[in-house]
Amino acid sequence: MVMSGRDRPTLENVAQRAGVSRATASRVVNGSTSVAPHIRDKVLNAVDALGYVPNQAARSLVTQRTDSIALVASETTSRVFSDDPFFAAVIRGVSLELEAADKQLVLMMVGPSGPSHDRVERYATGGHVDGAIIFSMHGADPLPERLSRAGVPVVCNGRLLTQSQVPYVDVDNEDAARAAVHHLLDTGRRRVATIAGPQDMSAGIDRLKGYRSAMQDASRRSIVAVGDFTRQSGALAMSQLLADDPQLDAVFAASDAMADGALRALRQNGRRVPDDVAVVGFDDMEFARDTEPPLTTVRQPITDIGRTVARQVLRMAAGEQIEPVLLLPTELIKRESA
Amino acid sequence: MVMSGRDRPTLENVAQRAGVSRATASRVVNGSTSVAPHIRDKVLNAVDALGYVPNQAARSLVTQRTDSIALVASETTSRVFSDDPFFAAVIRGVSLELEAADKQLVLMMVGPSGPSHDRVERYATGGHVDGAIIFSMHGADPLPERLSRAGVPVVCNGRLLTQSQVPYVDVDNEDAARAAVHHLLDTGRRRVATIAGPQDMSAGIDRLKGYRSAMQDASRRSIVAVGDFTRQSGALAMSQLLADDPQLDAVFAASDAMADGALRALRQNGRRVPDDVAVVGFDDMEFARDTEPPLTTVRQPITDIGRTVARQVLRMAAGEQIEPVLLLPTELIKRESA
DNA sequence: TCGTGTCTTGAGAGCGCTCTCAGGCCGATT
DNA sequence: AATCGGCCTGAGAGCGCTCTCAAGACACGA
Repeated sequence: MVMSGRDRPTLENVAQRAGVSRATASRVVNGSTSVAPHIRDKVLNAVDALGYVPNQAARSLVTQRTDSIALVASETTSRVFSDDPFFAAVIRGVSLELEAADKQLVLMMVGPSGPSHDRVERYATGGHVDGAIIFSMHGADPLPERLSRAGVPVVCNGRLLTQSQVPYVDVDNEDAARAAVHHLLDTGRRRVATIAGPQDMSAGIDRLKGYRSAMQDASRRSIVAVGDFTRQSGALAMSQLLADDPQLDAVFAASDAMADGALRALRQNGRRVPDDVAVVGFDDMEFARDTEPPLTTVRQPITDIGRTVARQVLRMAAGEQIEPVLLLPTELIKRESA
Repeated sequence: MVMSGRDRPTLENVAQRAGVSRATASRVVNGSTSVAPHIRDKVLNAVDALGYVPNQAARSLVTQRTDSIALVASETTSRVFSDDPFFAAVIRGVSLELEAADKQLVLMMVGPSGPSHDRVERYATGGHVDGAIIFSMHGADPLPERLSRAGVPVVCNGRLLTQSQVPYVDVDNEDAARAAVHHLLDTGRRRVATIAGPQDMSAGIDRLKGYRSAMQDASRRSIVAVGDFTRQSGALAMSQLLADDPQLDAVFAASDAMADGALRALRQNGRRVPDDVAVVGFDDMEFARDTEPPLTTVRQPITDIGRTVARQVLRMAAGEQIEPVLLLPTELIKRESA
């Protein structure tokens, strides 16, 4: 057993050194206003001198709060561990917001199901965290609903595929996709294909829906291939599309990574971008500026999504009522690929 | 104040329902052997029936352990939030290992210095975690040493630039770089340049050192540009190198992302790879297979590094003596770019 | 002078758990 | 038959903190 930290000063020590009661010391440490200035100073000095840091466990025990929020990510999600920095950007936003609120971020990876799934559920419902953020869920994952039902404040990133009251933060994927496709049509493209995202995730489903609706509005036939948000799948899907319809003159990819893969496939098939085929991506990741040619894409504020989702769960944990759905704005960034 | 979880069953409730004392219930829950089988069963039934989950705060308070490990990452590190999935892969490894040990992962981002730096230090030394993993530190960061001195078990990913006893896990960057350069020289390349990583990080420094040493062994002059591990910096550095020495016929980039940027710059400058210029990267990220042409690169086992560093910190926290330096093997993956 | 109200401080209970220690039981040894 | 030793169980202290409640101090108006 490690003894390090065993001899950390307690509030009792601080109180003693400052010549006050433990209660008063506690008040100062927690920023209560009703403490005489000279006493407050004495306590603060003692805190400084002893290097006192409150024991979180003891505090949690009585306050019933843990000051930490779980961030649950599906380990198998391609976005999380592919060459897509989506994951990192979301975490960054969450982290920034939690830090500002002095909360801790407990990261939990969860496999497709099985033991780690239960583990997360037990942990979160076990009162170890004040709330949970769930992102990149696949299919009809029951976790959000279960946690929510167990009284844990939960906010998701992305619409749930189950009908459920769990609040979420997202962009309007359908609308954004529609805008992207309209841009292609407006610039004279006739045969617009799409490389859709995985159809067990709301982002994949809704972007495809937006594509379809825009195509329908323009009385055009849909040309669809499905990928999983990764570069490789994008390249593969692009090849399929070219085989299906060699005449296509535009493609909307549901992620920048897939768009990048598509660019490669197009190049290998001797198509020039944007001359022969226009390409629009989705995300506006950093590398979108550096593809050949630079990628026209739908920007979504990924870090902001992280911040917002964190803010919402904090509000929920504080007992506030929050908006069940919060959609952040997207923007079509026009570069050279379309 | 949220009341959720307020009425969670306590050990007392379990004990009562099972008709035993709290002490015995505790023994069962913690897997003590000296409990009669029929009593153990009664307790387990009660646990099940009530859905009992131990209160971590209460447990920590007495055991002085928190069962959680901090993962500290420098927020500004380009590797963490660029298009480089390095971050995600390390986290994945750490997460896998901690999960197996039933520990929690507390993620902390730290800015270049200032308040968030102090916050991490206070938090970690404040007994909130049983240990800390620090990775991607820049320059002579005092954090590892400080935490270590405060009695917190610390393991770093990557050699420290300060002289310090803090143990670390890494690959032999210098040696790996040397191998990469030797491969280029062995295949007949004469003018081998390098795109080095940031010179305030050990990975950047050591890989450059390896390059230099290999070049020296072959009595060749070094041709060096420095990047920051990102694609953009790689492209920029490549352009500089081409300007410096239009005759160069090979380049060793200290990361795959930079190598990818270099490939683009080479293409834009009309150089064929590998015919005119051979390119070797470092990391073997997933996308290295899909570059044009596929990238020859030094594979380092990133997820394994995460696992190992986690394992080490757990052993340290358990009071074991651990190896101060642990180097994992690398391997040169030959594809088409060199 | 006394009562009333306001504000600051201290005493102490108790959050849920672990762990020591002592007591009780039972079989084995003398 | 008496004693010993080993094993299991329960009682209870205490981890460090917050927060309620009451007491003390003081000012003010009656």
